[in-house]
Amino acid sequence: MPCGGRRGGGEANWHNRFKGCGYRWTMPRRVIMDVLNKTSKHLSAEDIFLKVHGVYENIGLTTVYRTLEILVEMGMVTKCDFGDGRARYELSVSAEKKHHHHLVCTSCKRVIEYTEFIDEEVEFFKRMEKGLSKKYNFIIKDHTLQFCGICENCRNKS
Amino acid sequence: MPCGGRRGGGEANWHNRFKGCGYRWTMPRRVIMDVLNKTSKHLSAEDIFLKVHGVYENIGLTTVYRTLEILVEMGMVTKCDFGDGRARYELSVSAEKKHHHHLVCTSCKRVIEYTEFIDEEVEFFKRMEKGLSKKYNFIIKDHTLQFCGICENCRNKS
DNA sequence: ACTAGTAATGGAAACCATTATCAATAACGG
DNA sequence: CCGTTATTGATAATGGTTTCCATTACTAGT
Repeated sequence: MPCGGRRGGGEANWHNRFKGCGYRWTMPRRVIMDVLNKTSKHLSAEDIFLKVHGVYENIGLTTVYRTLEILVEMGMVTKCDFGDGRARYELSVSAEKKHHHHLVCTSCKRVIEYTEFIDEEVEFFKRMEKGLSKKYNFIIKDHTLQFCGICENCRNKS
Repeated sequence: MPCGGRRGGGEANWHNRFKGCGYRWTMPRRVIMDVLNKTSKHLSAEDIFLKVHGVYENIGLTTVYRTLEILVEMGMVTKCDFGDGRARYELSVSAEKKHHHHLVCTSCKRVIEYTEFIDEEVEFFKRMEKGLSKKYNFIIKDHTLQFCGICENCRNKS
């Protein structure tokens, strides 16, 4: 995250974040942000590409990838790997989205978001990050936690 | 993990794990297990392929991938994604390997293993898993925790 | 041991998400 | 409004991982 700035949604603020990092606020970027903000799903680059097309006809898949890369670098988007061979993206912070983690079914690839234990967890991780950061002289920017296993549906099938 | 069985290293035990899951205990699998057991690094499929060649000439990359897939499914190997575009593998349990997690440098992709806070963490996760498992009727088999950021070297460079 | 049945193997080709290339275009400060 | 320069998008290339399929080698039953 090479640049700070206030967090939160809203187009004006996104604009500022981009500008603050030396990036231009272009139509494709605007539309991509809008798509990300309007969904609560974990979209792949292609998902986003397709959704964006409904709003703005002439946009390339390449631009989607490039914009996502920037967003991840700025810390505005989280890139996830659920083991289905493609990366998935979600807005890190949005009006409706709390800090959460994932349960991933290794059989059907379904993803469940949960927010249980989050308060305890945040406190625990804060402590960990402090300790690790000091010991390894490492600047911690983010963490990933996910549980994998078998979901209800798949369990009942077999 | 479709099959249980006693954990721990040793060729006899690996043999039993394979047999117990209905798999044959073949030369390529034996050599791959040996390579995994002798390293403490996070090897890519190609790394393993190359190392295996030193011991057993005629082995295909395909076989390496297939064996790793089985090992992951059996829970004997952990597949990691450190964001460098290829999967990395490590034995989940070995004589020298403790339960641990990773710090990943997003700049140089270096990976630091740490075991700090593990006791607290194991206890915390056990509680979480119990709660989540019950609420979502989800069989939790494994978890992934990793912190990403900037390592000491990369911080000093810029 | 021998043999049939079946899993496992490996080389080559296919797959497919992601990146690089590059000429055309659009944002933005002055 | 203009010139500079980042951004864009179509296409081609990349490269890790899978699929295919004929051959090989375990394994259980005799």
